[in-house]
Amino acid sequence: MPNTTHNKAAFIKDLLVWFAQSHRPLPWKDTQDAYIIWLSEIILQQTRVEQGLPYFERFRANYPTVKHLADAPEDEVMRMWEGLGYYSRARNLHATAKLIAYELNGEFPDTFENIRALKGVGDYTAAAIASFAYDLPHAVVDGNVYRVLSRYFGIATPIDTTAGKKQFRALADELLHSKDPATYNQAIMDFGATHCKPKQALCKTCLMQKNCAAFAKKKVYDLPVKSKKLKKITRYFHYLVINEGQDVWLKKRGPGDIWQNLYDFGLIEAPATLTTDELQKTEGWSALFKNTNVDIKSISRPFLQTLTHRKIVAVFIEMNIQKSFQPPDASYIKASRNQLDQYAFPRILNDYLNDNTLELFS
DNA sequence: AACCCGGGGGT
DNA sequence: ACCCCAGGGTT
Repeated sequence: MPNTTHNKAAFIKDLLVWFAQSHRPLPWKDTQDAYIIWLSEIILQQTRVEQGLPYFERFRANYPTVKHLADAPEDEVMRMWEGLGYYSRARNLHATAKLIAYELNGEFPDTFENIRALKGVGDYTAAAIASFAYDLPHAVVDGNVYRVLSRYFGIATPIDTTAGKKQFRALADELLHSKDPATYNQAIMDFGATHCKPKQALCKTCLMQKNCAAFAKKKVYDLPVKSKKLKKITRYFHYLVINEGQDVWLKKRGPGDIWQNLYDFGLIEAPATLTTDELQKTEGWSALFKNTNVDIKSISRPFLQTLTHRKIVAVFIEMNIQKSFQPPDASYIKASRNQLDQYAFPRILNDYLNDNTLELFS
């Protein structure tokens, strides 16, 4: 690794100059309310600012204090999070709000260690809250920081390894402007997000260009380095849309799989898409409809959803049932078909429910 | 260390 | 089709 001692002071100086001229106003930057800062940081995990912004405004308006959030019903919180993804964030947010409101006397933790101990708060989020809410000297290391530092200092260590994380963490700690850690943290993330972008980096107009190792070696788009590639597995879902008069049976999803605490329908998963004949021979089918007569109305086209490391293929089998359905466990609930907006669904269910070419629940 | 957890937007 | 996003948790 090249000796970068000289460049470190220039990096900090130029970064703060850039920030003073070019930072973007964000609605969670006008406060030092730790609750509001925490809320914004959880929403922004693996989420673009533009995507998270309306969710932030909605949460802040509905839950202006941590107690409002703590006292909200879980289904309501999940519904407000619907569509944002990574739903463990919403579950941890709600659990942590209860903890703060009722175990910590409504007072948000004010040390790095105590913030870091909260559910859903890792190294990045703890450093962000500690610096933004309390001016504590902790450097953030997020995707922006990896990109900016790897390029400027020409570091090709893969960022998704233990050694890489350690190296970038150490550099970030060295660079932290301890007099004003909040401004420094905000500056490096803003710079990465709007100037030193993954693609179409604005090198041409960059005042850091003169000292940027990647620019000098024409390696801007080779950094940062990631070593791991993920494999995508396809899963085949067969959703059983069980209608009983004006009601339809929903199922609350449990732990150990995607979409925990969201709602869907009775589900039979198979290694491939099955015909209705094949479906009725599965164990899942007989377990669900032991002594019940089922009248299959129709089977939908395949709906597709791509997740980070899964591809979901789902077909929806609409059926009427004569006698009352006997659910095998308490995760099944009967819901009125015109009150489905009370439930948070995965995107692929909303795609199905909102497909006007289908005749649902006829 | 490897894997899991979403959905949107850009290229 | 692939990458990235103000990452964190579990095994």
